[in-house]
Amino acid sequence: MGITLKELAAALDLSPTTVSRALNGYPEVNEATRQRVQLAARKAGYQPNTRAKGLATGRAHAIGHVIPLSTSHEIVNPIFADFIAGAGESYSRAGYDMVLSVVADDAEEDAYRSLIARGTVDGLMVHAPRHHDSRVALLSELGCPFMVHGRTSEVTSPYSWLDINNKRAFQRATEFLIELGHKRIALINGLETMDFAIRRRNGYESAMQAAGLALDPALIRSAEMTEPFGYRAAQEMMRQPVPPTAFLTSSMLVAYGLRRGLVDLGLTLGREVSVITHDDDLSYLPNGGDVPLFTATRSSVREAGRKAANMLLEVVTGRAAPPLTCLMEAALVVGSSTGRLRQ
Amino acid sequence: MGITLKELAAALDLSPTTVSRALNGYPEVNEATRQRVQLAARKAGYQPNTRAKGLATGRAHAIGHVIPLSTSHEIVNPIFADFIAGAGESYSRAGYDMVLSVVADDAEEDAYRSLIARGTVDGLMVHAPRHHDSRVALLSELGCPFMVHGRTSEVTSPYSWLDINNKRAFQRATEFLIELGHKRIALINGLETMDFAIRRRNGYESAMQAAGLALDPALIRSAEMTEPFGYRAAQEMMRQPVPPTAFLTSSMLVAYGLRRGLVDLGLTLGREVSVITHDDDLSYLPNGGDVPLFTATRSSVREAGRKAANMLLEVVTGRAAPPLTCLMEAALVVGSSTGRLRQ
DNA sequence: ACAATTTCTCAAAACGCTTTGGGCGCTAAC
DNA sequence: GTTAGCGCCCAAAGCGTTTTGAGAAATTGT
Repeated sequence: MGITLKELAAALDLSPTTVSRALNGYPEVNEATRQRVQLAARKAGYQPNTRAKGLATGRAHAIGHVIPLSTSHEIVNPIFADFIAGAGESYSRAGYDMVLSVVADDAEEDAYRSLIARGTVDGLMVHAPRHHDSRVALLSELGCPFMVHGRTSEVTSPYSWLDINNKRAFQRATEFLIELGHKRIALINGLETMDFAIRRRNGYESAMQAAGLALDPALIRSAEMTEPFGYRAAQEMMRQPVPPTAFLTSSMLVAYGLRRGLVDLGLTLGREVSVITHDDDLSYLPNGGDVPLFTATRSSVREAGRKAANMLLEVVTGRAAPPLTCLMEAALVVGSSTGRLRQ
Repeated sequence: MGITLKELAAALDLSPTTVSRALNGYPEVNEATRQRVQLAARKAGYQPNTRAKGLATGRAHAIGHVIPLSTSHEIVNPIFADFIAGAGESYSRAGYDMVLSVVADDAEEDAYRSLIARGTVDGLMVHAPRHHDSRVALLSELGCPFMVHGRTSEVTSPYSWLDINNKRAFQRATEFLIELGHKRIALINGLETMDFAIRRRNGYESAMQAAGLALDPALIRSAEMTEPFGYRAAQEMMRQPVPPTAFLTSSMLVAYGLRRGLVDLGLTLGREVSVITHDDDLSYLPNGGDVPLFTATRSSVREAGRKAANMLLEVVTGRAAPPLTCLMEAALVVGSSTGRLRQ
């Protein structure tokens, strides 16, 4: 708690009004006084009290992020750290605070209600939307500006979102494998309660069907995206009577596991078996160095965070009217984990 | 923004004073009226405005976390997500908000100053302390309650912290390897600007020296903890004239990379070469299933988050006087990545 | 039955800021 | 030389709470 506006004003022998105006760039104050005020403020380390300012202006200058923690499988989405980092950059630049609420998903709606009712935030970011997600309807009804990182289905009302083109990315990746001669392509997906996973599966299925290839349920698997899951998937699938010759997966971590499972079986990636992964470009999960290890559909989640936050700020400050949407395309980067099918 | 206290009072035909007291559990209000007020408040979905409450009480009911983003190598610490999740649990339980500030590390001090001066938070959590870290001195001087996740050296004044016994963990792990007959043990450490990395190195070195083993600089390496780093370390070290027979590393991700590097060279973990890793028990980086894959020094960072937050709340609410400290021991769990040295 | 308590309730001030609605002293205009 | 206009500044109200200091009503004591 530093110095107060009143104190600063007293020290300058000015009224609080004038000091406030001088600092907030209002025109009706003499340029000389403004300089004097600004200098004094800087020297005294004066920063306006957030709460008082918020009370007076009716705005919190803060954005809320609610991080759902699945009650059944308590996994924190690894995406989250980089997205937050990106969003945080945008908020600081704009002078906004970020308030985080980590809650079990059965208490999630209350968390949103509370954040809004208490006036703690001016806007909300919705993370990890499920395929059927009631949060969008709830927030629309509550009338608080919000932005979804991803999308959700079966929502009638328009809403703001930023998503990557998951379907297209996985469609292209599948086509790429098909062009290399692969016919039995496995999909090791994330949890299919999540919207992004459904879209990825759709992309995979369209490409397969367009190429006249059968969809074998034995080649599709979905679970929480971890390394051991990838390992098990590889091991089990390769022991099938007619094993896949290529894998498509949703995360670097799963790809690590796949690679280990395949290598354990004496297979070489890019030769006997191909792997394409989605790469969120997480700072702590680099896909090799300059030249990518895995062939991947890549899209920076950090950048997504930056963009989504900026869009939300546009809405919150009234510079743009919702709904704002942004569909980012993922790049298909070719690494050494894919190769032409060999008999 | 929901209903206001004044409105609620008017609807009940009571004064704001009485309503406030009824809701906050003050004794000087009739039990019958209290019931009436509470019911009405619940029905109207009344929640006190955070800012107004804060202004009146002089407390923000919020804790700040400043996440440093190294300007040189922009890696978000993967630890961070689970720690935040744990801390978040504690805060919600106590009715506190968490405000996050993601800043480049050259703007970090300003972030702390600002959070405090603007009265946005009642307390601060310090992440990822460096070996020499000016933040502790700064915060002590600013007089805001704070808690460090980890420790820092060469600080004269006492401060509150929660840390795991990094030195002891790595000492025990090294001893364990020595008992298995290993003499050439490599340390693949995190960045040694970080305090935890120094302590781990100390633990390793004490155990080596106590056993009369030479410290070979060629067997020690430190960098950002990623999978590719582990891979390179394994490959390069095993190509040395006298390669190590065991590895000790600071992170699951590095361990993944080590394993790949070693397996690529035709070595089997737990047979030709041993690996012990530190396992932060991150939800998305499980060390196998029920039976651990890697032998590891394990300590849940999620749990650390919960504890650290609770301790900070004790200080902030005045229930305890700083400094509060907590040293958690890591468990040494035995997996299949270690084995007796064979000639 | 009257004073002394105790119970319950309220009006008003305070928290630190922004914003509204003047007001004072100049200069420009007629 | 009055009026109008402008530039600069201020007092006071208001934001939604909590908290202080009192007061009315009900209860107790004698």
